[in-house]
Amino acid sequence: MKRKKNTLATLSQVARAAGVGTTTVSRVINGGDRVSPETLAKVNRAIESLGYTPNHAARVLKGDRTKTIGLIIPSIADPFFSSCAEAAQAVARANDSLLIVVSTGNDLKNELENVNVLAGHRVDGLIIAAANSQRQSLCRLLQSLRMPIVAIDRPILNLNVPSVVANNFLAARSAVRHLIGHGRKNIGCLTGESELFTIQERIRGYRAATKQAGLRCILEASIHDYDSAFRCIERLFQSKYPPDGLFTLKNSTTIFVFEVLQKLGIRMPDPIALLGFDDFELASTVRPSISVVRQPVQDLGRVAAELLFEQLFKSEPREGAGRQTIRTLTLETELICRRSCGCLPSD
Amino acid sequence: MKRKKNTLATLSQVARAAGVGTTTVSRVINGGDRVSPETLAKVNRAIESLGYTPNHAARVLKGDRTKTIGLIIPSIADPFFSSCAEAAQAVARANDSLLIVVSTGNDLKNELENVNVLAGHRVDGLIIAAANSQRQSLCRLLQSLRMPIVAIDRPILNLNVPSVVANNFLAARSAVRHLIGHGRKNIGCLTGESELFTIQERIRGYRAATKQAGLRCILEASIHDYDSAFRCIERLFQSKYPPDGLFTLKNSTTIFVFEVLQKLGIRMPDPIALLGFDDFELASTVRPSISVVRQPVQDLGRVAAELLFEQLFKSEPREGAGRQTIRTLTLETELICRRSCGCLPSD
DNA sequence: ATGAAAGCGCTAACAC
DNA sequence: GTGTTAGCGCTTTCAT
Repeated sequence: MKRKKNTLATLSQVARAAGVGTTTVSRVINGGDRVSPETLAKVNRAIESLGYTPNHAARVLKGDRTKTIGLIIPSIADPFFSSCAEAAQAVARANDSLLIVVSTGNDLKNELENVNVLAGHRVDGLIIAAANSQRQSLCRLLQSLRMPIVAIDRPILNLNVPSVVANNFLAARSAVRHLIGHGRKNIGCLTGESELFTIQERIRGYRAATKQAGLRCILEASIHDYDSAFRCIERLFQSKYPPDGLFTLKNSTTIFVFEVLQKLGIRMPDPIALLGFDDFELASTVRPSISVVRQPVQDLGRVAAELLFEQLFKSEPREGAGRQTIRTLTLETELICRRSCGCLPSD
Repeated sequence: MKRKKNTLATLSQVARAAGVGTTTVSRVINGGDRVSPETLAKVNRAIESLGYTPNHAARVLKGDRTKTIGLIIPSIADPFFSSCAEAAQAVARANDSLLIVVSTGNDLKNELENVNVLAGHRVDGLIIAAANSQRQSLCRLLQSLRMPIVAIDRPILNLNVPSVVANNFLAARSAVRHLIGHGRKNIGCLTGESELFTIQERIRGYRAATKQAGLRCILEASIHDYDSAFRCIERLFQSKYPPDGLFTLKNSTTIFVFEVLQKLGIRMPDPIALLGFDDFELASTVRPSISVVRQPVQDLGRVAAELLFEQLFKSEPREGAGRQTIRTLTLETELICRRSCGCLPSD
């Protein structure tokens, strides 16, 4: 009676119950090769009646794959990342693996801690959207893991890992060009947190487009809520060159700006054309419907996971292979034209 | 040179490097009690230089808690469940545990499989929003796990597990009463998938309110997309008693119905008052803004996790305790009045 | 076709 | 304070 109570059945209990050796049971739960039909039946019966499930930890301890991969993202509740996670999980499942998702709140300390937790679980590989992807501490830690890593949405520049990102630069540039094509001469670019790689790329795209067209660059990066959006837009409209077009670099900004414009009674697309980065469910439902740049969100998650498993599978014979060139997969975006940019008749 | 290449450092390697025994290292990584300062420093140096992280699997194998809990939900990408997950993860972290989220797509087979996967990982406990919470197969499986389980959003009626749910019945009843208070005499109730526990409760609430007020019961449960919503609303308006109020039981239905009403040029709140179940980010942004019943989404996840850990902590001395009465925590909802129901001036 | 036994990395008695 | 050692549940040679 020294047995820990409350504990699930073990392989050797199954073996005893079935009157066979542990090896045989092991064979059965691993496909049942080299086992006679009768033995197989016996063992299966024992497994069934004891409600046996192999202990993953013990298998892991034997040193093979853990069949577990980690995904580190800023937030699970963020639709962008949760969609990525869902897609990645599907790929993991298809590869007989479990995806463990952890969120960091864009905080470096959490990030390091989470990496360590996943390392402790000996995940086979890691997908990461790093809060600040350039931190030395993070890079060193990731490097020391010696496991396949894929960066998603935000490349890790000073580390030799492949990344999967949307083509933020091109997307932004062509979005702004689109507004220019609608005859806009004073296009403002609005956003929050401008430290993020993605946002910076979009800003770069905005700059490229306006510069090439010889337009003023009106950049406001301080929009964190409705109030800051309100103040910002008020200010813009009182300035010497009030905007006739607005390019918002992220979902929440788009929404805040839209709300403010509505509140102020400023109509879209005239006098203001609005174009947002990132699509969202109700962009087509609001009036006017909002034109957006759509990222291939699901694809980001899927491709990142696929890339990871690819590395995983070929990582065995890696001694011989020369240092792989770093791959960055850039996924193309899509411009969804609705009413707020002036493409569709204004209802 | 028999060492598996590519493998992370082990405790005994650290011990050797530091010139101490394994116990000492173990003590250090578990808080460093009963270790002299010098030894501690030595060991920590060794840990640092080897980039050592304790192998979780080995710890688990020793038989204690895995410090891991599972969350089974229909979809990670669904904002409702991802918010629950985020909140639950915070609680898990606070209890020094890892939350593993898996999604089932509301499919029983996936569900069973996922339960088995988590069982294999020997999670300490489980939070589950079951696709069909009444399935025998699921109940049997869960029962056989012998671990603390908490149901979320959808109670598991024929199993002795506590559940955390919003008060769907009361919420729906008072929502409908609210419409009645606005003078509505013909209130339609629209939804998709009516098998879900939550939806059924909401229907019950709708029935109770209309019955008590002596109103007709107009129930349409076949709205799965824009088109079905369109057909349904067209039909309702051609009927003998066209509705003057609409109560939509889930997010997507609310949105489809809103889109259709807009398309048909039917204004809100007159001639049609609209009230939806579940809040969403843009409900306040669309015109007219949509009145909704708001569930305490975060709380659901948080409370469920808290309840689970509570069970976990008191589960040791459980031989003596009589069979605990099943607890169902019912969280109250909130009616958010915007314009679509007629509460605010119609702008 | 089947089993005995070693060992994966760690913790917890139990010695010293 | 510190080290020795016996397992935890499983896979995997190596015999039979």
